[in-house]
Amino acid sequence: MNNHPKFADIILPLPLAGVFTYSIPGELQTELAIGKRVVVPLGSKKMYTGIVQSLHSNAPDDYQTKDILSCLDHFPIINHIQLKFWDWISQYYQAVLGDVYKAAVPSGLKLESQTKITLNEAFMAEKALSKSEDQILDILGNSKDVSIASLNQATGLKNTLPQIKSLLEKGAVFVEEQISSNYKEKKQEYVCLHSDFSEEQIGDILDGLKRAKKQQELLYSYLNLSKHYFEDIPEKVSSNDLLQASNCSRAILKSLVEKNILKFYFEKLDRLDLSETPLRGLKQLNQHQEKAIHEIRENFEEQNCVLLHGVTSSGKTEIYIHLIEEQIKQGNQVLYLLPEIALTTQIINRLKSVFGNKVGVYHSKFNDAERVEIYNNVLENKSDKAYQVILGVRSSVFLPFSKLGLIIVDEEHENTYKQFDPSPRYHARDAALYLANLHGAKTLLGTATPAVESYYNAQTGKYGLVELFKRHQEIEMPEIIVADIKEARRKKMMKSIFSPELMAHMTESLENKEQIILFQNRRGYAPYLECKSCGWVPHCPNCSVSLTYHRHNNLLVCHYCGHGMAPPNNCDHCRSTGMEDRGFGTEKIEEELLSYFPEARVGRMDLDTTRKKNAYEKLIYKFEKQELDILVGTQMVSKGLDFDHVGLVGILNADSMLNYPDFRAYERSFQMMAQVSGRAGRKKKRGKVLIQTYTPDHEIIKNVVKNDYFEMYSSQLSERKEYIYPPFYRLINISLKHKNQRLVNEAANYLAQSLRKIFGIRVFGPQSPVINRIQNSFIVNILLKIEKKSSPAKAKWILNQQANFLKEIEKFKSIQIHFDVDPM
DNA sequence: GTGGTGTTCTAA
DNA sequence: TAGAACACCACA
Repeated sequence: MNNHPKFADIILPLPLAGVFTYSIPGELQTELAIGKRVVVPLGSKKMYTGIVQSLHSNAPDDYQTKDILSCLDHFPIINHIQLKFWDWISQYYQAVLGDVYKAAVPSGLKLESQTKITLNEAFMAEKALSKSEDQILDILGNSKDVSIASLNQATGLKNTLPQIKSLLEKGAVFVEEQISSNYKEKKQEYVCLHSDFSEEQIGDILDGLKRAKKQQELLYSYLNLSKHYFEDIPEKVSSNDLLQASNCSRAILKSLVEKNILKFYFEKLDRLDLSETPLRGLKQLNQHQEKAIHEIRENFEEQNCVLLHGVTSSGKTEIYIHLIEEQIKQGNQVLYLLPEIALTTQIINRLKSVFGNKVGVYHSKFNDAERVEIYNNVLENKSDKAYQVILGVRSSVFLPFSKLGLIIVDEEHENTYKQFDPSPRYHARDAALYLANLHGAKTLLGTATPAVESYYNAQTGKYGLVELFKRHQEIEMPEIIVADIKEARRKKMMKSIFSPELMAHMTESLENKEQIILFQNRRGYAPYLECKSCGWVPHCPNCSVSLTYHRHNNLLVCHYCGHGMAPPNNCDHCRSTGMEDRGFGTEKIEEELLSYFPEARVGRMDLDTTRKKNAYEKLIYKFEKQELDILVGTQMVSKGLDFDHVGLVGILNADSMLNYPDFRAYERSFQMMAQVSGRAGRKKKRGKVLIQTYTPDHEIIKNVVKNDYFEMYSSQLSERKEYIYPPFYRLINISLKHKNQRLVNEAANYLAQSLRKIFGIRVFGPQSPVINRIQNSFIVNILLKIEKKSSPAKAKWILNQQANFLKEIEKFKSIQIHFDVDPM
């Protein structure tokens, strides 16, 4: 007997509660360790890559364990801090561990299982085989191993499993579960001289190529590019570069290789750009920044988290850079969180110019191979080529940091930090605070318009607070003009969606060669189509929303489930042919602009135009280089972008944000308008912001005009207190889902009632959300508001218990229930 | 019976 | 989550 652990608890990438216990075969006993990946069988044929969560020797008594098949790692790929972090996420946000694992690890590290079948060459049939069995053997005879999926395809049968099973029993074939990795290193092909020719020899070779002019040329280009006889170590020449420089085809290069004059070699290529950028040192901070950074340092002595409230263009990034520099010097890692990929473009350049290849970027537009590379880089944390600074979106909190010193959460008020679908529904800002805690690191939240919750935490001393109200480089705060579109409509002075004020300012800006940003929070062409005679509006067949018309592909699209259909020629109701588009999406605004300002160069930035990997960068680059005069966009344009030549910002419809039925609608409208306004302004001239609204007297609009964050904050705070909302209460949304509307309502009523018996008036609802049907399932919500000081863990425990009670009732057992902790 | 389809259960 | 098991129905 040895005292190696006999069993391992494994986290599987499935939405299942808990871990699964497997037995450890002898040969793996010394190899296994917590945090390593293992391959385990589940069910009759599936295999998964799981993570070892713990090792022990307690045999489970109610089931037979299966063996772990293999261990994939020499070193753990998940460290202890991460496992603790996963636990916290799973507890706090009520997600199963498997979901956390799926979210945390790039899928290239979670290998895929594929069953492969091989022919048994020695097999002799005793009895006649069936037709399809023969067919399968034929196919296997031709190729070495074939997956079941491709067998199905080749035979034209829907499912070859029964045949394979019978062939297996007869001993005709073998099944081999093969784990294949999706991740392949990218290799670059290089060219060099076949052997160390002396200068004389190379002269002879060139002479010998007299009759092959192209080959001679190519060799000359190679010698030029590599500087072979000029430098001690010749430069690396990739085949691509060589072919381009010499303007030759690959065939010519190949013939030189065949003549043993040149040869190919390969090198692993880091997908991530590690090229040295010229380092530009730190910029000198101005006195206000200097004061702020001093205060931040002071606050960090006592506090783990500091909120930096600095107006737009106050130079927060420069402060971050100075703080990052300090951490790097101490050999610590830094995580710099941004709300979305969009923002990385501008900031990455600034960070790279200071920290060069110590900066890594992590976001969802990277393909999986790139993500694996970053993950491994952070994991290995090799002193010479490690990314010490990671710039990333919310999922970067899951990277395998070992020595975090500082987390910066930029634009901390952004709601894109909250993940909604799929689970885990975590908030990256709040998760970052916990993560920092685990590492003993500090957290800096930065924004021009703090979330009410964060500012409250700062006011009550939970966070340190540092404020910075001076814009750098003498940029003045913009002038904000409110245009009353109700009045303009009445007087029939609107030009489509543009008020006379906006038209006038746009004309002026274009004449002055100043750029314009127009903001409309609605993508597509028209929010909906409407029948002129009866008012019928086409709706999504799966969800309870109207379909948005997209002109460029002439489709009606559902923005919830992605359902698309051709717009109907006739009204479904009255059969009349008068379908008309209503409202304005970014696409239509772009079109209207061109009719009013035919010379203007207009660009559009929304989900539809930035789907491709570099589309966003290209748009921003074009706008920066003033190749565009007007940029129309959704909220994407509001987020922390800095342009130097924007004279005018137009908010086309402020009311759509204000009227949104959510307790955060006012706060968010203020943040949005204040952020968009921040884009206006140039070095020497005061920028203008024009807000179009039906309600010019609205308090939030007034707050925006006065740029008065505090008034917005205090009025919101008292409202939150009165109507029991965060930051005074913690919210948990319980969402019930089912295809049958009657049933889901009944279940929700039942659950709400039983919750009321425990939580009393803290239970709200059940309530149907505005969009109460998504992908054919009806949704009902129950909202639980619990006091900040009471234990959230206990409340969640009771919630789970009650949800389980509900599921025990026969008719309710197919109801789907999920929790959203701190919903947005 | 049998084949097709939809629903529920279970995995270690 | 995916597959296996089951339940149900229509049809011969």
